[in-house]
Amino acid sequence: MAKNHSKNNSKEHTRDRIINSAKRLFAEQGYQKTTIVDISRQAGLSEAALYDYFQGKEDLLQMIPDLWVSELLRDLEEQLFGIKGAVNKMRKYLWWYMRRVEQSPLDAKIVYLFLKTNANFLNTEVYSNVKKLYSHLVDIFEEGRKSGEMKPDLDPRVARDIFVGTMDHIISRWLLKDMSYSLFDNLESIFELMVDAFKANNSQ
Amino acid sequence: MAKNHSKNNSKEHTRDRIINSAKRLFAEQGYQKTTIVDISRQAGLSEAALYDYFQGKEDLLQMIPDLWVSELLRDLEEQLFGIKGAVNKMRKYLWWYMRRVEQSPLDAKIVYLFLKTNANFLNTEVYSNVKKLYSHLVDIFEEGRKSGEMKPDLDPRVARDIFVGTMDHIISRWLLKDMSYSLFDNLESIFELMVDAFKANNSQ
DNA sequence: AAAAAAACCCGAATGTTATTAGGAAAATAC
DNA sequence: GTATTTTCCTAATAACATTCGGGTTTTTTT
Repeated sequence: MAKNHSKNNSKEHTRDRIINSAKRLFAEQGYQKTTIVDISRQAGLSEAALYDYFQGKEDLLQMIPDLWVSELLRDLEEQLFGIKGAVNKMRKYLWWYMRRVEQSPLDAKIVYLFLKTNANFLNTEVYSNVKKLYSHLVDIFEEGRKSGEMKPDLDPRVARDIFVGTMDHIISRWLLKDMSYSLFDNLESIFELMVDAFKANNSQ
Repeated sequence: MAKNHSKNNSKEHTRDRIINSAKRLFAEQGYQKTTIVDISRQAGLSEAALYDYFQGKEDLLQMIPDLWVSELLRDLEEQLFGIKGAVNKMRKYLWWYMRRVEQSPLDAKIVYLFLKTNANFLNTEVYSNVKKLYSHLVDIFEEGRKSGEMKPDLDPRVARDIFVGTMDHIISRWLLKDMSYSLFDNLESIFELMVDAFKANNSQ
């Protein structure tokens, strides 16, 4: 059971080579325009060999976001640890996520542009992990409401919709425009406006 | 020049039949899983005949949003006509757009789920029309800033990002969840929060 | 209303691509 | 050093988009 070591390593190596080739090609040319031949050539294999590692093209596509998003989820808890206050957590969340997208534009491109098209996205590992990523936000807004930092009647799910929607929109455009500018342009003022929307109104 | 009448009509009829078949099938099964045979069968034609009306599958996909979005654009100006005040216009915009999506869920599904995947989306008629739809929002926020209804330092493009992002996010989820609830749930509170983000702060 | 032109339509190729079959070669186990 | 498993490849197979070449019907012309 705990035996094959170098074998596993080399296998992992080939698997990774395939995934990375696919990632680059999908992100560059899109899912449809990328052929299995393209991917296997790039990975230094025959087409047939690829099918020993993956069930098919769709499986391969799914694999990329699977890995990325579950890594994100692991990292998030780490990042929020020790931060005090809902607004501070919200800020950290935004900057953290933007940086992660900036660091993995290929993964992001596949998630944002090619994933939703695949029919049963809702029954996916990715979707369930994305929901978990979002649920942290709901917790943050709920905390803010309870602590008095944010509006007493703030609906945390509505706040999440605004936050996530804005974030996703900015990211989608950035990806479509081929990452030709910084994701962090205007981020500060976007953040401030969202805080204004959510925070307790001391005056009225 | 001004002759063929019944001819044009019947041709338009077949064209429309193809477009509507494609629309239904794309929205139901997705772009990839829908075959040309599916579409032409549904429209009562052979595959080959379909190519007399459209250049190919991608062209057919493009056609659907083309028609819908340019119709939207025409309607929008009508709808905003005579409304006074930036907040009122913003409200009208939101409710109008949501209703249009609710009324044409198939078009919306194709626009939101299958369009961005096609590589050169940026050079599309649709994209240019979507930009025009958005630019009306920028105008509205600019007006609000100038009139003092909204923050004096409000960046209209940032406000647009929040507005559009939130709207698109809500619509995307609704479409993914197969329109199983009302698009207008929570819309009022979403609107109020966004107004809070943009409006002039009389107190501070 | 016959001839010509145009519009509309189809069966049968063609070429591309994902996927599978069946087995060779290399590594590993015993 | 033989048996077994892993890794890989060449050669089918099958689904599909698209094109060819030519029909049939409808419209226009005269």
